[in-house]
Amino acid sequence: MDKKVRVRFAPSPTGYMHVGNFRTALYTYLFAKKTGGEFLLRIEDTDKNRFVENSIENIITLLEWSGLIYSEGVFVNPKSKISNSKQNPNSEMTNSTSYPDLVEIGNFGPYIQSERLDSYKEYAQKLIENGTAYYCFCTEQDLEAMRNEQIANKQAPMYNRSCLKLSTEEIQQKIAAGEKYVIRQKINTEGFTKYTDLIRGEIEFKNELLDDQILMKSDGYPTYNFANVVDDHLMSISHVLRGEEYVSSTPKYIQLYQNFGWDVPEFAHLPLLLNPDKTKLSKRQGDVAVEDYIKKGYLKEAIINFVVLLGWNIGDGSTQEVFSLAELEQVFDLKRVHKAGAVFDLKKLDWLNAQYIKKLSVDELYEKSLEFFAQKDFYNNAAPDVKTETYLKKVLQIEQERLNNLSEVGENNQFFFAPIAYDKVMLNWKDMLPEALQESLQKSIETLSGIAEENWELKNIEEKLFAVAGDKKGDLLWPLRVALSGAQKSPSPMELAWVLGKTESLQRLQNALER
RNA sequence: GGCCUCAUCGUCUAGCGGCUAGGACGCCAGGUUCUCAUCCUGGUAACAGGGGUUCGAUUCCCCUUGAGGCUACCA
Repeated sequence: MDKKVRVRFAPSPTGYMHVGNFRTALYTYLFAKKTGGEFLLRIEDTDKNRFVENSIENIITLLEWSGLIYSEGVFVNPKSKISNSKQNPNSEMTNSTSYPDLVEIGNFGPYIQSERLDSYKEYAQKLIENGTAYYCFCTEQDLEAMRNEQIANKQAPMYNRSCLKLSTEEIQQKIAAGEKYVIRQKINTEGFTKYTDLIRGEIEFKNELLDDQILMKSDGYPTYNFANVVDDHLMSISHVLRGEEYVSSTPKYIQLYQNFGWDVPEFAHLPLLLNPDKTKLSKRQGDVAVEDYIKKGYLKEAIINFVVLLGWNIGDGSTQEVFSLAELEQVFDLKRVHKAGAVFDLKKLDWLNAQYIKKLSVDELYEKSLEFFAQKDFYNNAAPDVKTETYLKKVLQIEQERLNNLSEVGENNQFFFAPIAYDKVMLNWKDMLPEALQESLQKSIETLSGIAEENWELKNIEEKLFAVAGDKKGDLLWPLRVALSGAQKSPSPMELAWVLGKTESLQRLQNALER
């Protein structure tokens, strides 16, 4: 009964990937997966002023990184230097005419709006011909004056349709004279426009309150409002998933579909992401770009898991909260998406990230951590023998359960990478008498010396040390731990000794003893 | 201002007329072979307010309040 599900993610190339945008992409992708539909990427670059260099490539790279695979639309050209992708090479590719590093795949292209300008002109013309759109020659100054007057008179600011009165001759004259113009939608002001939102239910608007919005700008580019409708129809989009901010312009889009005689797609308006103070999530109150969180060392699994929970839950009495992308593809349901906005609260992201870090193998953790080590001074200044793969993996093994994000690697355990100073810390060694302290350190040295290099394993070290420690473990372990770390807080002395190795451990103990 | 939308612990949420209002994060306390972390156990904390409907409302309806969105030649 229903036609095939085809959904799209349609970002504008204005810079970074906003987390709210990313969530829209995620939900759209999951919806497609769950329903066996198609997911495609379209680029909405109709605002030349807001265009940011390389943002299309960033969007594509980010989608690929996150695993939100689309089968159709815009891709990075595999031949280009910046390509790091392995996209399906089957269907025929078309080089993008305006972006040398991009390529388009699919039967509904082009998928970049700036390459579809002729099409918008053609369809705008059709509306003019059937009387549901008209030329408008008002200047921005005209419009502003009009708006100010309306506001002063406590009227709702709306276009006053003065250009609707123009005769065909007048219009032709003006165009011939080279006057700038836009094309406006002629709203049907009778009655109501109603639609059923998949998330919000029935929503109704009084048509007389709708403005004659601009369809084609004077620079020949379409507005979002127009390009979106034309493309969604031409690309056979079945469901439109987008942010809540579009709820109130949807009736205008519906009239557009009707004016063309096209089927109206289903709409689902997603709740907004909020700042802690409940205003719309903004840059001013923290990081909003997915890239920022990647840089901070959050894993994609955690980001996806966190973001999907902001406005959706599995329901069915289940309390499951940790989901892989693959799982989500099975269980996601638009019906379980919330209506209310959700505060973007990082505490839970930290927790989720820690969960996913714990699941990593040491090898994986090592691979992912290298770039973060490379950003640390304490690491870059360290001796070569503490930068080896073997050594770093030991460090990471100990740190794994203490990490909230990867950018913290080594941060709290810098004593693994540099010699330590004892002065202050020594004084803080509990209330032990100097003699007892000496004795403890001696005992540690003896014990550790007794372990052969080839038996320098964590289990062994623990066994030996515990055996010697007896009842009052603290008396032995506390001084040992501080001697090895120079810190009040650290991993256990056994772990420290294991990572540092026999030679270095004994050296540090010796130093502590002699100071 | 007008129109639209939304409203359960601090946060994310379960609930779809009858529950001691459940879970997760955070926070607090205790435990787990020294500190930290992990892990385990326990605890703290919510139905915005007022009217209805009903034998009975967190749940349905209305109003108020609050929050958000739109009201651009931005999306």
